[in-house]
Amino acid sequence: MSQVTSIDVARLAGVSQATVSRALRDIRGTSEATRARVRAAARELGYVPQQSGRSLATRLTNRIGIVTGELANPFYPALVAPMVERLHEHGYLAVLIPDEDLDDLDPVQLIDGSLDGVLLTTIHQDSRLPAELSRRGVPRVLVNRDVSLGDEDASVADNVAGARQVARLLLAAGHRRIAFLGGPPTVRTNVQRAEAFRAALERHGIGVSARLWSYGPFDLDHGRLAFARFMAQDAPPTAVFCANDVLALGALEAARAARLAVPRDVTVVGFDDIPMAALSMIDLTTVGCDLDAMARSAADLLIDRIADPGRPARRLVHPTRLVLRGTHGPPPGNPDI
Amino acid sequence: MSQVTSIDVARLAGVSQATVSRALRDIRGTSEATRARVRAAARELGYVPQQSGRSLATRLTNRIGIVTGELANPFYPALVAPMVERLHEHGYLAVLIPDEDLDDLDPVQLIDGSLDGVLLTTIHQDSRLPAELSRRGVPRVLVNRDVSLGDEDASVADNVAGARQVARLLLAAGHRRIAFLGGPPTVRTNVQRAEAFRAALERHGIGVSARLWSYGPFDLDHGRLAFARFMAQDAPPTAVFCANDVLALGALEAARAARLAVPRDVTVVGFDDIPMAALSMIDLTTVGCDLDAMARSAADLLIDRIADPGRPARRLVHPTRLVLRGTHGPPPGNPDI
DNA sequence: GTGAAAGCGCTAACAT
DNA sequence: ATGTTAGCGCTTTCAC
Repeated sequence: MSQVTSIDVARLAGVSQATVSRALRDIRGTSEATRARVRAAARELGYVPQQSGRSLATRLTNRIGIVTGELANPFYPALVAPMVERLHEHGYLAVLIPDEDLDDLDPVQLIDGSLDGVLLTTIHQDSRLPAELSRRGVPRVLVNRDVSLGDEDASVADNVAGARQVARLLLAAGHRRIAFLGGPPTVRTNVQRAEAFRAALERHGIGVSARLWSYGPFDLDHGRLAFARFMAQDAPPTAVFCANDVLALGALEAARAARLAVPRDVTVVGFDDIPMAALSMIDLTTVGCDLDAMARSAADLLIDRIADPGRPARRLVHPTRLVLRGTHGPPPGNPDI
Repeated sequence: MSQVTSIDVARLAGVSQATVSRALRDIRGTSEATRARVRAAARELGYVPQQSGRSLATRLTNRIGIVTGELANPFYPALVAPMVERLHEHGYLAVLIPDEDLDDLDPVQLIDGSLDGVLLTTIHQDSRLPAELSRRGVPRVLVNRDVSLGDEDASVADNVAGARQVARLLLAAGHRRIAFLGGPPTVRTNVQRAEAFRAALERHGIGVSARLWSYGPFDLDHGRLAFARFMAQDAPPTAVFCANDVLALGALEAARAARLAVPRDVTVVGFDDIPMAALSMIDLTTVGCDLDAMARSAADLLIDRIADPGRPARRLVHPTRLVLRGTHGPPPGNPDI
């Protein structure tokens, strides 16, 4: 229980406590001889410097917060895993801050000095969190989700380009009745994908009916429900573009439940290319945006920001590409392409 | 930058620093009047107590470490998500300690006093970590993976019962050439499943050929490779029991690649019932062991242990049940049942 | 190169 | 009910 402290080590090594602190950090101003003696004493006592003492003195914690949605939603592990790994490579430990994604997160845990910085993956368009963190001087990076005001470090996908690619794909395949199965209307990532998609369709003279347009949570259930609602209409869509892969998974579930064959009866396209999408049992056609790179570069951005709090904000927009797999095809009864 | 401290609040409220500390924690021995004054001052200054100061004084951090494997492996999010949630409900934040799963983890981060306790999900049979943590007085709970020595808190599945249930299922369906696609031989969870399965088969006079028995990492690739190896043999198995669902996923992948229909050509059964297994596109027959309950009760066990370091160790063994989905059936050319 | 001493921001024991 | 004081274990001036 009674932890070994640097004082105990000092006593055993016959030096002062300050010297122990210096020697163990290989700091200039300690002779090799004492360093060896101190190290030996530390090893003998099984001494490990206590983080709380160190943090209080240095104001550094080597901890970085990741504000994340439910890890049960497979999108988040896909994003969080590479971040954790990258942070670890840089000597940081990740602290998970669960966010229910509804109203604004209580920022106390982010500003109590227990974190050197924060990665934000659940920001809504109207969130006051970035401003609050800014006031407090907490280094932060927005990941995947963006905000409209542009002076925040961010690592996001090129949502507009991705949505356009999907529009082109579907139109080229001959689809005309196309649905959009979207995420929350307050999430900028979703809005960007939605608006770019709508604009691309309208540019080709395809009107979008409100009945083929759904906003809701980024989860399986909304995917299932909205898809079922689409397909139950008099003129069901021949293709459904889902604002992310989790929604698409829900759509595929619902299709199977309704005995609809994909892509023969209906085309389903996702966005993100989460690892699951590549499983041959799922084989989802989607927009790839290299989540790994997005996550890693977000971590790098934050580490950079911590080192240089004054530098101008940087926003990394990662390119997207169509990942053509097995859930897209021509509309039923229109077997061209 | 220059953080607001309790001294600033004290000055503004016209009380001593200690009173601020007390008032803000609603501790007995502060009048409602001063409490109000202090709260007002704190709010005005935007004061948030600093965790490092608090930790140093109380030796409490409200942080719990979760030693976890790659979150890219879908088993871990299934385990980690409910833990994080449960910990959060109890006022703890989760710190992720990535473990490469190879040799023993460097314990420094677990014993530097920055964690009130640790949840261990990657323990190997011969790991010295539990003993080390024990010496240091670090509260800990083993999750999913067990060790042979029995004086550790643990929350695990009933691996023996689960493996037996699978053996019964396969034998009853008429399978005789059965393969076991296992995890690492140093992981007790895997060994228990393997040994119980082997024993159950032998009890029914089914010998197990070494060529139908594979140990390897708990990942998709091993699932794919081992399954392909099994099926390439002269007398391929008619059923493959995978020691966990991720391996089974790999097996299903390999089956599809080899144009083998499941379960018509070969039966595949998993273990764990991770959420993905329930997707209708995957529809994996598996052994369910309520990962949520396992994870949550592990968190509870740890919180309990922290409150009462002296109590005897408790091991929770969670019951298993067969989850019959779509990947099992009779052996090919033997259409009974 | 090393020691003495101060201080990081909080809690807690002890007065009053 | 509140103020005073002494730490918690480290890092970091500042002397020598």
